[in-house]
Amino acid sequence: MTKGHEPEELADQLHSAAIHLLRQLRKEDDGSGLSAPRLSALSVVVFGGPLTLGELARAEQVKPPTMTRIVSGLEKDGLVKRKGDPRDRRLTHIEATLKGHKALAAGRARRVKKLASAVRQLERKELAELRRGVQLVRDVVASMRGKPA
Amino acid sequence: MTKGHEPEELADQLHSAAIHLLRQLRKEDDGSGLSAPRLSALSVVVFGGPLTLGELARAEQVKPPTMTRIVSGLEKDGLVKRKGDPRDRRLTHIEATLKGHKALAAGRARRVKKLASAVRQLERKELAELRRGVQLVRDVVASMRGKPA
DNA sequence: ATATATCGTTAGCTGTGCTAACGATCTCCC
DNA sequence: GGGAGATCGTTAGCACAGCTAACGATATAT
Repeated sequence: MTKGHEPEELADQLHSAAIHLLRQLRKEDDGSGLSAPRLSALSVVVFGGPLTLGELARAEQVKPPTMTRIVSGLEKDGLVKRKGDPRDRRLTHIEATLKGHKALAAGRARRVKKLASAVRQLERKELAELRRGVQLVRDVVASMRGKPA
Repeated sequence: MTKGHEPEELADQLHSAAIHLLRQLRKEDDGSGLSAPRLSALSVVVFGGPLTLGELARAEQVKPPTMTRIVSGLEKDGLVKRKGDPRDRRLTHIEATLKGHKALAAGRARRVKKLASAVRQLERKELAELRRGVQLVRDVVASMRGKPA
């Protein structure tokens, strides 16, 4: 509260905005079986090509056991496939199925639809400002990733 | 991802940024017992004065059973107190304890610390741009809240 | 050949979210 | 007054996401 322009205050507002944004978006998931983490992981697999479970876990900033279950869920729904590596049989490569590609498009559309429709209300200038803001958030998140703890 | 400047694309990036931001921040919660939802709810109680469980659930965009458990967790830690209403004994008023006020300050600080330190790296101009972006995100989220579904 | 490291999984915990069903209470209306 | 129905919070039970610890299988290095 206070004056509203210190970095802490800004950080706090960003934090709060992120929480409420995702809570709102979660409601679009009804019955689709594509929660935010699954959607996010599937997106990485679709666009990032086949990659191992460990790589996927790191990309998603999650521990391997968590990713195991996310992948299992996606596989149960036929959206990704596990493939063994003949050269190093400890590895499991994850790749998206055709159904996965389609589901990603649909799931994204569903989840992002409401958000996009709200975004579309903005003026041209606001859109540019928001775009810049999102980029800065991405930078900020990236700059946190490297830090010790 | 095509040209990267359509509203859908922006919405998608915002979505993704929010997910990764919160995942990163969650790591600051270790052992504190103050997860994002608890912190958020406590914040509403502290700044919004005493309010009923239902009001709190609505404020946090969550169903009553969910809020019951969030409040129970906070109460177990002595951060809030349930108080019956003598005039309508179905109601439960939730109010923050002194410990709750202190914990909010500390928990916020902990959770926001890393974020704020990253934010503080930004140039003056970037800071202003981010502030504007966050405000737009808040507007966007607010504009989604009213919508039917 | 043996020791060590790496990878993914399993098991088990906590926490968040939901719906359905309930008991208690209040309100409305006869 | 007294019963019908609405409202509030809780309980029970489900699915999912996150973690650590411990393991088995495999690869690598000595």
